[in-house]
Order: sequence, then C-alpha cells, then structure tokens
Amino acid sequence: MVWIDIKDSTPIYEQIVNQFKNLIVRGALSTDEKIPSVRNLAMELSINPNTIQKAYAELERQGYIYTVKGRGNFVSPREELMEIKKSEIMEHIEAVAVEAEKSGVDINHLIDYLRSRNKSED
Amino acid sequence: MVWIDIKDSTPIYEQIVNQFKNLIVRGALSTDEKIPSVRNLAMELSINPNTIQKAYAELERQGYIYTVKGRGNFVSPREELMEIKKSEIMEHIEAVAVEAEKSGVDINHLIDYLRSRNKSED
DNA sequence: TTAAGTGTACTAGATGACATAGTACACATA
DNA sequence: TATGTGTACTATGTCATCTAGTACACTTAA
Repeated sequence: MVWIDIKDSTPIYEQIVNQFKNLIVRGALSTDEKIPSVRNLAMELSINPNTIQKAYAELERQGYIYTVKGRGNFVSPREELMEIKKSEIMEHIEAVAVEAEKSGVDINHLIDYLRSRNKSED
Repeated sequence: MVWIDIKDSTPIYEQIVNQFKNLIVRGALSTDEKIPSVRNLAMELSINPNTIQKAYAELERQGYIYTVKGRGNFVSPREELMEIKKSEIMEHIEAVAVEAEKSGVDINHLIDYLRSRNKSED
C-alpha cells in the first residue's frame, strides 16, 4: 500500500503523508474506507508507531482523513477532498504566478505552456 | 540589503540565498556588481561567516553569482540569470500541472485562472 | 615587499527536528 | 473481559544547521 525510500531525505512521516494523499486523491482509497492502524502499518514498514502517528495526525489536520478513537482512521468524503486538493493547487499556481511577476517573466508564457501541454496530451 | 527572520524556520543560509536571488532577479543588484564580503555580511547580520559562506556557495552553484578568489563575489550577467530563472519557473509550472493531472483537476482551470489574473492587473 | 581584505577549508561543539524504544491510558467492539 | 484502536509521555540516538575558532592562498593597494 505504502512504502519508504530511505535514500529520500524527506522525513519518513512526510513520505507517508504524501503517499496517502496520492492514494486518496487518485481514488485508490474510497470514502470512509479504513486505513491501516498505527501499529499495523508501523509493523509492516518496520518503523516506529510514533512516526505513523505523526503522519496520520498531519493527514487529519489537512482534512484527508478523520479519526475515531478506539476504531481507527478513515478516508474523508470525496467531495471535501476534491475541494481541499483544488485549493492547494490553486495556491501553488498563484505562487508560481507571483514568482514569474517578480522575475519579469510574462504570465502569457505560462499560459502558452499549459495550453500546448494540454493539447499534446489528447 | 538583506536581513534574517529568526521566527522563520527556514535555515538562515537559505533565507540569505532567497533574498539575494530576489534582489538579483529584481535588478536591485546589477551585472558584475560586488556583493558584501563573507566577513562583512556576517558582522552586519551578527551571524557566523560560515553561514554566509554556505549561502554564497549555493548562489554560485545555482549560477546567480560568480566568485573571484581574493576579490569577492559578483552578480552574474543579466541574460544568463533570466534564462536560469525562467527555467526554474517552467519547472515549477510543470510540477503544478502534473499535480493537477494526478488529482483530476482540469488544466483549463489553471489556464483560466492565470488568464483572468493577468487581465485584472492591467 | 608588506599589510589588509578576500574566499576557502578544516575541526569542535550546541541546538533542534526527526526517529526509535518503551510504557501507559482511554475508548470501541466482539 | 480481551483485543484492537488512538493518544500521550519520557528517554535516547542521529543528523542538519549554526556557531566558534583557526589556518592558508590569493588579490590589491600602500
């Protein structure tokens, strides 16, 4: 389900966060589906439960999962997720736009790039 | 010229790198202009010279400045810089596009956003 | 030639984020 | 009641970052 890349300098808990975000957004995990328990996943990955705990807490903070004490962690409703993810992407595109402005790079270059990129994928 | 935000968790050397990149790209520092010496800037900011050294090494690695031993550090030629910066921005926009695809967000949303954003600034 | 300013390369130590190890407690369910 | 679950806590080790200090090679101006 998820794995760890020890050669990656990204903190383990962050790798886990990113992978679950991908799985959830891709639809590989469906709404209200239970994800592995803190202890189980820790065993499976041969890492400490505290690290999984930290990853799950972050996923909950960002709205990707919800927690029920004594029962486990579950995937948040799909509509909410799409909104969250869309907001994130819009923040990122805004950041790149600001970066381009500050550097004197024409926004139209970005638009053209996205447009040609979109076409070539049809 | 540059400053440090101790409340910012970003490493000091990275803050300095980012600020010089901004100054250079904005044109606040011109081609072949000398930037403060390692020791001077360290004194001014009340931090260790090694930290400035690390920042300057990174700036040189990224092509923003060039170093002449015994003389100091200087801003790279403007044309090269614009190319470097443009490449960086294109990498970023590509990353956002990939992110959008993976999440099922239509690239046209991004294009529309950039387009309306561009218009409203006229 | 000499002194001052410059980049560069070391070693040694402090601090904080990250991860591990172990324990304990509260809650839900079969 | 037993098991599985989330959660909280302390202690320890590792590593990146930063500081501190020293040393050397180079450039420039006096």
